[in-house]
Amino acid sequence: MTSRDSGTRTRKAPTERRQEIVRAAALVGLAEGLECITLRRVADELGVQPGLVSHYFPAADALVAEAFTSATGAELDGLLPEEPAGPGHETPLSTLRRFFVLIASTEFDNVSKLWLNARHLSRYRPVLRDHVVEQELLWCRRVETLIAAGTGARLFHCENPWEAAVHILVAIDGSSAYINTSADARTAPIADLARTVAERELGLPPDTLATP
Amino acid sequence: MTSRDSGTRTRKAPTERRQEIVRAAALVGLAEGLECITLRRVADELGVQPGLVSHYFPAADALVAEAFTSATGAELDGLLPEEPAGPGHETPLSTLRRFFVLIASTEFDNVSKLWLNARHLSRYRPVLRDHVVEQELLWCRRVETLIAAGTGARLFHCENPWEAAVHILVAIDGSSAYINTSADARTAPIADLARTVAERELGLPPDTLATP
DNA sequence: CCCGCTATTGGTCACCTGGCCAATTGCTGA
DNA sequence: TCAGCAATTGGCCAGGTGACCAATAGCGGG
Repeated sequence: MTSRDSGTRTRKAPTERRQEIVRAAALVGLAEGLECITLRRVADELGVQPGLVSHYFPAADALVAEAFTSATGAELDGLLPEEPAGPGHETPLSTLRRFFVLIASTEFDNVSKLWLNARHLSRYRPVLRDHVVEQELLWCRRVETLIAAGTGARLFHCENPWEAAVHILVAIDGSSAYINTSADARTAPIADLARTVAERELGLPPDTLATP
Repeated sequence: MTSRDSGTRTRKAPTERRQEIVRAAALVGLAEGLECITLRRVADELGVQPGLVSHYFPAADALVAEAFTSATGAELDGLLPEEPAGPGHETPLSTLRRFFVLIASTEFDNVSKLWLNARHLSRYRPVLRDHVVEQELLWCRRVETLIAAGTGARLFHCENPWEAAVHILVAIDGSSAYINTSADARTAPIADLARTVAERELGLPPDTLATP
């Protein structure tokens, strides 16, 4: 409910408050869109005055950009953990399988919308643009690393992991481009497109990466 | 210069004036983005009062939607003419080659931006959404028809023209998703991706659809 | 313990948007 | 020709935005 707490003025450590603001902005951006990240909206979310947000982010552009990075960064860590580090044995194949399961779930819809949102808004906001480019490279590198690991372990074959990663991400981004406009006639042929592309790029038999 | 013509009040036939407004709006949307299509902006473009635009389009949403349809419709006719009808002999193969040449040129960049723009904005504007869905289906059907024609003429082979059309368009839309955020490291692997996908979908040898 | 630094308030400002409307003026059909 | 209708004007409004700033109040260091 984001209680109003009218009158109570709580003072927090700058770094903590700043992080709090970015997080709130990221949630707004993820749920309602990046253009809904306004000083007043974020302030309301935190039960705080707009001037405070303005104090930490003199230019609203910077807040939008940081919110985007925060949201997509967290999402990427959930999809493809940097350190396999998991307790159970995790192979690049199983990681890849989980990846495609996750991006196919409806939970990923908001993330698709966010990417679409950010890529368009980058046309007008240079600061956001830089963050988007950075995240695009980050996602791509993460996929590339995974492919390289799988290739090294002879789990599949791939001449050029970077190129394969780019191709897979194009398939994903292409498929999710219709997230706001999906027409029934197109959904079927698109459903497993990204996974299929991945299997071809990695020389895997069809459905190898499908959910078991 | 869009001269002001202050004072001169020219009265035009409603349908003509309406078309004029949509065209001006389409140009603004194509060049600067759909969110720049405002009553005042379009009115300025025509050297006319905002109230006039407001008169023909009581809701600004409708103008934006029609402007989008106008722009993409004209573009599609330029890329894939409905009637081959050309003077010289035009085969589905040559039409396809020209298509990939055109969408690879920088002239197509604004169209890519427009699609990205519209797909995002559809999240908030139902009227625009309907128009975008309609145009997506239109583009897809046009490609499907071309594939069916080529298959019928034994120029190439394709089990399911609709599915192939969808896949090709996903490749195109995926590639152009980065139009506002392109990073050098990604451009190379993406350059000919859509064309390559098309060649595979149609069972054509590599580079068959490349520019001669 | 209390003083000073600064996080936070609460308001103002100019700007832009879409929607609205009465008045005016140009065209057209009778 | 001329009356009437509709196209067009030119202004208004409320609501939302980012940016800015003086005053206040909480907290940590002396």
